[in-house]
Amino acid sequence: MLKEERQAFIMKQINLHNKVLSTDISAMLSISEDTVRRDLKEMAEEGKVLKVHGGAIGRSFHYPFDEGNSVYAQAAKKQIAEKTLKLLKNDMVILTGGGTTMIELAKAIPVHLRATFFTISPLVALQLVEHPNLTVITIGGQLSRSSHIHIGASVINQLAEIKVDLCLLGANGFSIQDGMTESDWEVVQVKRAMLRASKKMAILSIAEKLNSSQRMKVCDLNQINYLITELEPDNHFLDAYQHLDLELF
Amino acid sequence: MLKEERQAFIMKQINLHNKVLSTDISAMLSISEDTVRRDLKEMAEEGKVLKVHGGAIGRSFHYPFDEGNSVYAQAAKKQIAEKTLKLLKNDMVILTGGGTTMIELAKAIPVHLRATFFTISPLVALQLVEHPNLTVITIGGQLSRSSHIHIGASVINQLAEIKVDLCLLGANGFSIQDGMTESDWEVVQVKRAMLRASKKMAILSIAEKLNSSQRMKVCDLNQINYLITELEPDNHFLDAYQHLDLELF
DNA sequence: CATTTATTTGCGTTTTCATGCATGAAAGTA
DNA sequence: TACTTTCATGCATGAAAACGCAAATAAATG
Repeated sequence: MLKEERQAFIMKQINLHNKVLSTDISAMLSISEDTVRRDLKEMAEEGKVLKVHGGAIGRSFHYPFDEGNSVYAQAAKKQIAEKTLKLLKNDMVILTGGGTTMIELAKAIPVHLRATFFTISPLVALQLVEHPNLTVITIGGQLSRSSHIHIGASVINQLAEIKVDLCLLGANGFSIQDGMTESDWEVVQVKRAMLRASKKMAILSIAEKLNSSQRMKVCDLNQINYLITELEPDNHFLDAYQHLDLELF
Repeated sequence: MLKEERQAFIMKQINLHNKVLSTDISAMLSISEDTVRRDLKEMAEEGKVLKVHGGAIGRSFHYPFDEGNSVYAQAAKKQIAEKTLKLLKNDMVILTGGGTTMIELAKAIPVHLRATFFTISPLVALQLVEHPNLTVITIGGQLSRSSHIHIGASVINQLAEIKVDLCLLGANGFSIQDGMTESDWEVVQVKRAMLRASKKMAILSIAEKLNSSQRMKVCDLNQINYLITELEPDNHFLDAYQHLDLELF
């Protein structure tokens, strides 16, 4: 068997599965692992594949972190932000959580919107305050190292004293069975308090997070009024959410 | 399963949920926790994640700030920050204002310092929370567009309920005749409340601001315990402040 | 065609790597 | 403080890689 044939075969496997194991190729083509390794080495030197211990992975195999410092799935989050704008009206009082999606929303808000924003996220607050017609109020408290939002009893207390028109939250886990879920107990408490402080609740989440669950429950889906993803509302991926008592965007 | 696959999986989980537990990954992929821990360690060393006890968190939105941006008189402010460190002891409770000098201080704090920081500045809070041994509490309220600190009645109320060891403030105007002065009425109120909430008061100011006055008075100089500038304490420029009841740094 | 030369392949050996387990230390929690 | 969970470390084991060498194959040359 010719070398080029072999390498073409390997390439095909990589394109198909994004990776190959040296042992598998060896078995499939009945050649020694050495030969496979030599092939992979050659292909790696030509930049066709990325050799790793045990085999190789395709060059197209993008690590989720290859984007460096940029935000994961930022395009989708920008889309979500755009859709969310439809919910925002002048003179509304709005409460927001934190997270990268919310930051994108804060950036996307049109300059002419006149509204009051409460937020538990210092980053969102700083982004919002760049808009001339917004009143921005930070709900202060202990700043969580992991999520960069304010948590703790004082946050709960402050939230108990307000009632806003709309609450915008990112989701950590979101599924039909378990409702909205979180991995951090403190965050659960805060989100529940936010829920109580709001007339309407909107969840902003990339579709990838749907149908995933975390350890602790925040609320049932029937407490959610709007679900905003980057997908079209009639996308089949969202079928399971269609018949629920929530509006899809 | 290839190591790279595993790490990509972990990274994806972190991107989606901002946080992973070693035990969860171990269960999901049916591998030992040791392997997960080694992966996380490796990824942490490459700067892809931030390792915490029990798992890891994402690093996606740490430092959205001016890295290398032009801060006026930054060198001087760094000097001031360094000097201020002498005042900070373990287990202190400290209250800080905002401003670029305070940001420099927040950056300069040594990692081993264990203390509680209250702050009215979201930017300072975000900077402080990067330090593993600090508890950071934001005094929330309306976010001022011009100064990026929290102002208003709620801030005053919250400040009335605490008593801290040391208050660190930047100065707007500072002179023998007029004491500490400010140009913004709201900020004056907040600073006064901060004064009341603190046992000791330190002013951080570049020498350039000394001997200047603003329209509104915050307090007399005798209420100030420490004055920290980039100059040596025996610099002749500071002569006028030598005989006062405040310590120069 | 025969012979030389270069390339490729397989095999055995030695190194390196990946992984899990055991132990004691460290950190977090009640 | 005592208790539990998590971490770090060394070690053992098995898998994979690198290396050298020799056989096999292909290519080149007279």
